[in-house]
Formats: sequence, structure tokens, C-alpha cells
Amino acid sequence: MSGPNPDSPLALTIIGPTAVGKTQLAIQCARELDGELVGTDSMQAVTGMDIGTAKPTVAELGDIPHHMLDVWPMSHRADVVQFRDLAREVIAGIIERARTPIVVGGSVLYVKAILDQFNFPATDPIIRGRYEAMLEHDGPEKLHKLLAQKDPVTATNILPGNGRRIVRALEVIEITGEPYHSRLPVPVEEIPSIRIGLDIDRIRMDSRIARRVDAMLELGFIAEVELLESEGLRAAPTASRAIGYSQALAHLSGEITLDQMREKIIYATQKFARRQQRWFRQDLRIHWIPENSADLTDSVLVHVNEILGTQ
RNA sequence: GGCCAGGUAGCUCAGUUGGUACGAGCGUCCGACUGAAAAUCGGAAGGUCGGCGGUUCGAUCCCGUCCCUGGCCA
Repeated sequence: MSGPNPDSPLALTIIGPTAVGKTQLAIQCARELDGELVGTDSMQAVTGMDIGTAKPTVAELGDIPHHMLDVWPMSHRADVVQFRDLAREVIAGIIERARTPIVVGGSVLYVKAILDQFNFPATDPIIRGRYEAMLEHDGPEKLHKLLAQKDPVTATNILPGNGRRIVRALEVIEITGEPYHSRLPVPVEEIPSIRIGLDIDRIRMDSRIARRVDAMLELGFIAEVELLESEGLRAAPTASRAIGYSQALAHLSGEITLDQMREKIIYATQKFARRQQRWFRQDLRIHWIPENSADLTDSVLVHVNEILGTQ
């Protein structure tokens, strides 16, 4: 297989629900395409959250660089814009080195934000904080009424119970003085990319997830959470809510048994994977390949060459 | 074998003092989604209310009987 055409730098993107084997495939593709991996996972971005996020290990990666891991301390609140800007810098660097960026993930909004044109209105912690306090105090319905006064169109696009989105809409309106336009944009590529989706059937997916959770427990997941807890995990806005970690914290404080924790983590992960699949299904640019193909990497490379050949 | 409790949506259970099940949570499916997205929120589908007989104008609810589950006693 030949490498990418240096005259038309193209990123490869590998997506799919959790635990399908994206990382492994990405590593193999990186070997074939002289690539470097770019993570798009909001939780793998956090230092110290390793086992529970199935973060690729040094042993797995070998000499393949994997960017966008461990870019945030645990106490950091995840931030799409910051992540997108960092990731785009990283991708530009890879292209400059005449290598292939291989985007792997993960968090759908992050993938979209990085690869497509995606402008986020500004944010302001003070204004946000004020509306969050109001949400806490008055509940979402009251805030929704306020939103309806300031921006009736947006109010009809956000359901009255969705406090989170109402707060953000009010924040943006106050900062910009304009309506919020809370509609997702029609995707326009910012970074040209071949998108590969790893397809998996439900039954296999569910059992892979269950096995992965058990493997995490064997690898010492609980000990990892205990360590993070001692470093302040409970107070971390994003990290404390990660699947697995939140259940482990509940177990460590005696709310649930180890078995219950295991069950809950598996369920939550399966639910998450379903949500991811629903997201991905909407993106018609994705070329789907069954995860259990005998020659997965080759299938990807064939597709890549087809695309490059037609340019 | 006897006694008690229970058999209502895929699961855990509400409920109807007899008049077409206001069911709930979870799951499932579907949808929304712009600075916490492993987040946040919404919609829909699903039930001959254990079987069979009886009483009644009418039974998921009353009576009889059978089956099943759990507990206690032998």
C-alpha cells in the first residue's frame, strides 16, 4: 500500500461506538499510512483517567504518536473550543511533517468541532454562573419563560426542562445581544477527512462492553479511582461524571456494592454506545466497515486509496 | 404435605372499595443537541391485570379450582 499523496493532505478519521476497537485499527492504519493519532475523547484528555477510559497504553502504541491524551488536569472542566483549537494545531503540525493525521474518537461534538466549520459563541463564566445559580434556585421552567421573552424563536427550539441548554442560550444572548440560533450547522468540512465508521451489531457490542468493564476491574480500576479521589476527583466538574468513575465513587462511599457498581457501569456504557451510534448514523459522509471483518485494516486502506485515486 | 405472601408492560412494582388500566421507574425504539457532549432534555411503542370455571347487566378486582414463585411449618 502506498502512503498518502502529499499534494492533497487528507486526514483519516476512525469513529464508532465505545469498545469496538477503534484504537487498535487506528494504530494499524498509522503503521501503513505513516500516521499519527489524534484523540477526540473528552475523558481520555484528562490526566490520570487511564483504565476507566480505556486510554491506549505505551505498549499498545509502540512508536505511534498519540496526541490529545492527557491534555487536561483532572480538575479542568472539559471545553470543546479549547480542545478543538489544540487538536487543529496538532493536525496542522502532522500535515507539516508530511504525515497522515488519524483522528480517533469518541466524542461526537468534538469530532464535528474539529473537522467541520464550527463557530461557538463566546462564553463568560460570570454570566454563566449567574444563570446557573438562577437555574438552581428557580428551576428550568422559570428560566425558559425568561428565555421566551428575550428570544422567542430559540425558546421554541429548547425544551422547557432542559436547564443546561437554557442557561447557555441566555448566556450567549446576553454576551452577543443577538438571538442564539441554537441549531446545529449543516456540516461543511474544515479539515478534509476520510471518515471510517466501525460498525458492530448490538449483541456483540453489549458483550464487548461487558468484557471491557470486567477487564478494567481486573486491571485495577478501583485503585485508580481511589487515587484520583484522594486528589480531588469528587470536586472535578467533568471527571467526576465520567461513566465508570461516578459509579466507582458511589461504591467507594458505600452507596452501592461492587456488583451493583459493575452492573451500572456496564448499563451506562451500553446506553452511551447507543447514543453514539445514533449520532454517527446521521453523518452520511461516514463509510461503514463491519468491525469483525477479517481484513479490517486492508478494508480501510482500500477505501482510502479509492478516494485518493478519484481525486 | 400444611400455612402465609405474591403472580398487572421486557424487568421491579403501584393501582382499581366490581364499570372500557390516568399507571410509575428502569429497559427498548425514536428525536433534539453550538464553550461539562462519557453531558443535558424530550417523544413513542409495549399489558386478553397467571390458567380454567362460576357469581354478576358487567370481573384484573368477589367465589371455586388449578398452575407457578418466595417464605414459614412439618
